[in-house]
Amino acid sequence: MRVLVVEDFVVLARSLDTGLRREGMAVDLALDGSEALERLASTRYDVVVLDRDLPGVHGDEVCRRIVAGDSGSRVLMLTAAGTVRQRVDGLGLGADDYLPKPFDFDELVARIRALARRPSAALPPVLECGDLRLDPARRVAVRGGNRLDLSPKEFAVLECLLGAAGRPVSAEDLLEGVWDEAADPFTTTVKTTIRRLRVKLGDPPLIHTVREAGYRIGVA
Amino acid sequence: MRVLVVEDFVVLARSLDTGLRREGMAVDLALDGSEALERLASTRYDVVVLDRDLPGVHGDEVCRRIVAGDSGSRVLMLTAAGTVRQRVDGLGLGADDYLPKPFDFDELVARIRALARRPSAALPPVLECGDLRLDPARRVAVRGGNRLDLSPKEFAVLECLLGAAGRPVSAEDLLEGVWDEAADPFTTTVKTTIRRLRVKLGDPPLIHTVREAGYRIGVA
DNA sequence: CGGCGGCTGTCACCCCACTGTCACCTACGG
DNA sequence: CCGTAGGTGACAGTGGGGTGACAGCCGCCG
Repeated sequence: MRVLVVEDFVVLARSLDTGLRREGMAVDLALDGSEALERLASTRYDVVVLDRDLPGVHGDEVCRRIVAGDSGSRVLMLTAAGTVRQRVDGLGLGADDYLPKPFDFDELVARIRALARRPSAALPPVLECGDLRLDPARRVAVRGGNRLDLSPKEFAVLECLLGAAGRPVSAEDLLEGVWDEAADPFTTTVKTTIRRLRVKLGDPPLIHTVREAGYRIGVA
Repeated sequence: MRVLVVEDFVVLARSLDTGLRREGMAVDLALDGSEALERLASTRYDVVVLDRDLPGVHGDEVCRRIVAGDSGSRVLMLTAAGTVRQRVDGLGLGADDYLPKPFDFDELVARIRALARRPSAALPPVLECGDLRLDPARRVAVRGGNRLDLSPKEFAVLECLLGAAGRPVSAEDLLEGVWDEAADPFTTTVKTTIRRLRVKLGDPPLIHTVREAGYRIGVA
């Protein structure tokens, strides 16, 4: 199991290094954000243990890039002050788990193991079309390396379209699949959601209209 | 499994050729982009292994055309420098997978197999005639590598004609099949739709008139 | 508690692709 | 040479779909 530890506080970094090695993991160290990104570009890691407060490139940014880069690595965030609020923030960035400092070393090990056991979400790139990738499990959508900020409904609609793999999906199908069964057949909400999605997806357009048949996702 | 290898470096091309044949694949070679496009026009391949740096027509361009051509082939791009960024670029063109040189031959084989296993979204091209292909499920019509932009009625009429497999279809049949039953028997709309279809299909003509009997689709 | 901001859904409105009709032309067959 | 079937070009109405603005809802935060 390959683990990358990103931690600027040298004492803690070294102790994690030796501790995790003793647990049988292959550990690399990065002392700041840019070093972390370098290593990530050349090596595959199962888990990245990421301090949130980093000099230079901030931990949040590193996390964003890891998720966007689709390397398949799981991210475990370490943070100083551990309010629930921040925990949510961290997960919102695409981190897979979150551990407030100070933490118990055994707990860290347990969580790393748990993450590594997870069916590596990125191995089958889940759903993709052109440069758009979407991970339903993590609720993360990325286009061209940039994380998309989608609302729940938008995400669900996009998931439906991608699931159809190039076949057009009618407004009725979307209503049924995304909204609950009590769907007003005359609602215009699908139109609107599609429009908002198109704006967020940007250029070149990926969602195409098939008159009388619905919407189809595809590069051309 | 049919594989097309597009690679200008002859030594590598030959070695891929023999190696993949040994794995039980049917392999064709193309030494540059234009040769690749020629072969793709005449033969269906499950997977195209495509070197990105090609003399003449660049690999990116070939990739674009394959995707646009809707042949159902999967594309595996080979490239020299393999940063994450470029990987994204490659996928953005519609490639299905990406392998940086130098690569391990076994990995190449594994990836080709994985691609071929994917539910090739276009597996049943369903209806075709000459260089015209029409996929009712995806609502896509392609002629000679170019997507056709058909209106719903035009698409439906074409579907009817192709379904008849070369037998002539009368205007009455079309009225019944495409328009709903409340069809004015004296309408001239079929004539018009056929005309518009002919224009969009281009040359050589595929829709032929059988006097007193209707319209027939066929290469001759 | 009250204001704020994001998410949803509705509405009114616009636009143009699609469709059908008509008047006219052409081609073919007898 | 005529009659009829089919082809052509132009035109108008329609409705499917896009757009922008707005209002209710809710969670968050001061």
